[in-house]
Amino acid sequence: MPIPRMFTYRIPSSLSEQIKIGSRVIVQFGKKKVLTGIIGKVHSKAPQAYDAKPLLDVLDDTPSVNPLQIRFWVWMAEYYCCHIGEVMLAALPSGLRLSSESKVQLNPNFNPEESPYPLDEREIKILDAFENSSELSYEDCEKILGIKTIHPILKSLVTKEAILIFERVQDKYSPKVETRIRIHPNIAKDKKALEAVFENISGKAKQESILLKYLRDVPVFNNPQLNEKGLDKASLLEEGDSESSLKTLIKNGVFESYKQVVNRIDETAVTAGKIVLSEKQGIALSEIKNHFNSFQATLLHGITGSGKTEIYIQLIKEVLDSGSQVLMLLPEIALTTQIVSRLKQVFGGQMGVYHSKYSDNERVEVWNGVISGRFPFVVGVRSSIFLPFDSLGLIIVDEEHESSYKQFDPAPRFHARDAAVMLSYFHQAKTLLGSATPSFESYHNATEGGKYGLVELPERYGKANLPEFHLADLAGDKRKNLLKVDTTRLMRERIQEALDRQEQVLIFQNRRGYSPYIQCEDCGWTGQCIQCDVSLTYHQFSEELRCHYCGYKEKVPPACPACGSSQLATMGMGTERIEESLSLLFPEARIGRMDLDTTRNKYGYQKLLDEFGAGHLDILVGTQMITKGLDFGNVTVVGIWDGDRILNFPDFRSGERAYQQITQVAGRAGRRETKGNVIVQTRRPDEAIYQQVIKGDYFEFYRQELHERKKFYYPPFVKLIKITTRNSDYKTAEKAAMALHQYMAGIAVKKIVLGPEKAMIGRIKNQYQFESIIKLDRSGSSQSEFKQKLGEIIIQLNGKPEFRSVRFVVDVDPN
DNA sequence: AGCACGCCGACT
DNA sequence: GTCGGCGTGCTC
Repeated sequence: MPIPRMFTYRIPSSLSEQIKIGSRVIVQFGKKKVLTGIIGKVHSKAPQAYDAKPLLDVLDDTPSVNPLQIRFWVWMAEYYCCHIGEVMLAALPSGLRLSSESKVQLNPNFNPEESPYPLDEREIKILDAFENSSELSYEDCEKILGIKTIHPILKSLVTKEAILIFERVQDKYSPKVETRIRIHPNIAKDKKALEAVFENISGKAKQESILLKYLRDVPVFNNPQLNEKGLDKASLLEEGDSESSLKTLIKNGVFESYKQVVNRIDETAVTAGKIVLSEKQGIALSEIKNHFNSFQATLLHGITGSGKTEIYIQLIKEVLDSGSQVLMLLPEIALTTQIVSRLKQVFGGQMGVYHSKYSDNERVEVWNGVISGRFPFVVGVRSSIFLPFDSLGLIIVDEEHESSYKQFDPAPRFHARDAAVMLSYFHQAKTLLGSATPSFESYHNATEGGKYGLVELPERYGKANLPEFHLADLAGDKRKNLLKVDTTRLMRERIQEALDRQEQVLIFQNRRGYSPYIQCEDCGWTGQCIQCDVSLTYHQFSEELRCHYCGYKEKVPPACPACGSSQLATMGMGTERIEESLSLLFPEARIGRMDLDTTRNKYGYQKLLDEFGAGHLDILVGTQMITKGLDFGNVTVVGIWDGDRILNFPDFRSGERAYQQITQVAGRAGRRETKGNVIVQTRRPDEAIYQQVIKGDYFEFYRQELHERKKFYYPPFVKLIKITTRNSDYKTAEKAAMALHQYMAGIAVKKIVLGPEKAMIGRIKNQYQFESIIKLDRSGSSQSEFKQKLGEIIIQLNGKPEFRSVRFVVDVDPN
């Protein structure tokens, strides 16, 4: 529960033996709720103000959470200004949390004929429902009556002694069970019996086909032992054979079925992939190890294609051999597919994978695998820093500059890279940060800051060449009338050349949908979201206008709702529209699109990648998803549709982000022998940042940008905290934000308080929002003092009647 | 967060 | 008079 404090429970003497810090327990919380808790502390001070309730039960023999983790949670709650309950919620896979759901059952002593209480129609309806099932959930009762508020009715039934309400606690984790099919042992051993079976079913084509398929996969004749394990039912039936014909075979004693618990995570054997490091990589590796002697963290700055992965693998091997655990963080699942399969070849079954598209049960298996020692090595996304490691030796944060390491919503709003550095400190372990375009914070820490070691890897690995950059001038082409469906001549020519050579093309545009908005050409009307202050994005595919902030959608109006004109024009380019434009320009090319809309389901992403990798697509249009980790040798042209869009973000980090993003996308080109081409379409080809990206001079870019950061007090020179004040009433939100500002100004710590200002998007989901930015001195003590005071102020403000419903969202180190 | 409780408007 | 919506306070 997102509650500020820990709660004290009494330990019944019957359970006292089993109490260990980190064990899961079942407790009563509130009048009827039953929840899972984690023991955070054991003490003997009886609370004065209330009578502690007893623990109901202890769930774990060995704790699910270790003391280091609890220490880590406490640190995170303090540093990121949130409640420890919120950290716990993020940390524990929900499969480890028990749920209690209130259920209703018939009172066994109840006799409708003798009952002194009259029952109304609804009550009778509920009681009738017990004819079919012995227990009902609240939800069931809601459905039966078709109303939402069923509690008064149930309460009345309880007082009339007709029903009982009880709690059922259920462990959510369930192991995966597979149904397997094998030929009945009596027949398998006996050739004649099997022949007889064939005679019996001759003419019954469906049954015959199943039996033949089984014998094809499991040659029982040559090797009767093979029959023992049988065949997984799902794969036996996957070629369209029906379940009922199999059932008949089982009924007639030809097959038998049995159940088996299987691992969700496949365990492939270790194929000893030998890693040979180049001379440069070898030097980098020994530098890293040297730095680890004096620094807790080291930054590996290696350009795309310089072979960081091989260095990681070598290092991971060494740490695992020394008996310690290793965690490797990747920014997104997107990246994991290619790197993970690479790592799997080397580490096989001792490697666990953890990411957001895993189901709860799969997560629990990884969690337990870490505790049991089955997975000494885990690769995962940011949430894997919460896994129950007890002796980490190394944490690797790949692509450490990636903004997806920062959790934005809900709390805890932590940065996985920074948290990883802290976690490895708790474990007395080392952290390796890797990136082609390091974040300013990390680079600063590794240079002037003197906190991290720094290892540079400035050359591409093997024969791979650096791509060649070209700026395509959108404005110039427009003047000379060279634009065709918003494409510059240079872009068209390069794409055509690649297609002629049977090579592949990637096009990047950081905007999904068809076009960012539609506008009436007569009166200037644009579609706005009814709940947020943003314009609606036009999605051609579904003929809808959608809000990317709250998910609101509506059908495209046939005419302008304001003036009735039919001249509605689509403005700007999204991935959908680019896909369409390209198919007009290159009608013979096979074009794919990769964005949130085409990769929603679990395998959508993988399917597109496989298709592209197999060469079934010539051009792939996509959002940021395509910028990360894709390594396809046949891609020789990378187009950045609108370079200015990346640059124009109103934020102190826009330059850094643009440099990173363009470099990252460009890195997808020419990963093998062929030289790649990168075309950036822009209206401002003179912009300095383009020149710096082209030269690949990260240091020069860093130096100039850093100068600006220093001048205007931005990270890495100060710590930022952003506070968003949110309320459904504009005036209240504004007043609360002002009040907060006043209070914060009164805190006696060296800082600058900016704002409050109306947020860039002033309203989301009908909540008005204001933002304040605090720039804090970097020293640790003043930081924690400020955060503590801030917490008190927020509690105080929420205590005032007029601000009771105001939400204050604190974001430490915002992106 | 999630739930019970209490207040109040709308409708029978 | 009651149903059902919505705001508030509390959870060891």
